[in-house]
Amino acid sequence: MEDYGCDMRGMLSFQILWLLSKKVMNGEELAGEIEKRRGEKPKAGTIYPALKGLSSKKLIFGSKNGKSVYYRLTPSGKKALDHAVNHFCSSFGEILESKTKA
Amino acid sequence: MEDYGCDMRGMLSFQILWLLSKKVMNGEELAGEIEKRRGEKPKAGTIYPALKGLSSKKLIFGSKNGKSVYYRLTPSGKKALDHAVNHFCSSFGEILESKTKA
DNA sequence: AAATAAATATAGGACATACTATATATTTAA
DNA sequence: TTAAATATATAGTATGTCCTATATTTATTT
Repeated sequence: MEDYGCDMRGMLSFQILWLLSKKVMNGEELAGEIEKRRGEKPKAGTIYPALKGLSSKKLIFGSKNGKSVYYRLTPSGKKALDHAVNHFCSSFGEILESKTKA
Repeated sequence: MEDYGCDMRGMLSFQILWLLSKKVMNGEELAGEIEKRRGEKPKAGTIYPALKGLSSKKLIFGSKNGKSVYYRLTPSGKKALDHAVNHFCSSFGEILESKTKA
């Protein structure tokens, strides 16, 4: 991981939920979408345990198709995402706004 | 901590740097500003180790005044924050945008 | 002066997010 | 059919962020 001085880890499961709310995807596609945004692609040992955790909480549901597992949000995953987006925006919204204005 | 389904921890040191870029503050004041945004106030065992870590990396500098330690960003702290803000916005900017539009 | 309050400090624990490395299943190419 | 590529899975390690609990320091109050 690149060094930003402060630790920029976190919010992986949140970002996965958000991405799956836009499109049904498998783990590889999700990793690619995260790479577009973060600049670095999460490794297999990062993304698959996260997907497993979200599955076991029933926030996402995976269907195997060939060698891939395609994930979609469950209804409770959609609810959790809404709640989390609200929290995220009240926590960090001003930082994103300050950048937009600059 | 409240449960959001997905884990919403993270970015504490980043948020501390951002808050200190706006105003010189002590640990208690920082915890109060974080509470305004996140809804929950980080406990002493959370905030002080984070401040210690940022100090040991020379990203912030603390001056003791009575019972308080007032922290400010160092020049390398300002640089680290700029870099981190860019990364944060490219990682999560669209999430805030989607909320603003809704 | 003694008790209380405010601010900081640190030990010890849990967990998500990172990594590397290894392994397995399935598909595609040689 | 064998080899390579793709996608997933899991073990093991490290670190930041969370907590509770305890302790210390300094200022204020009685």
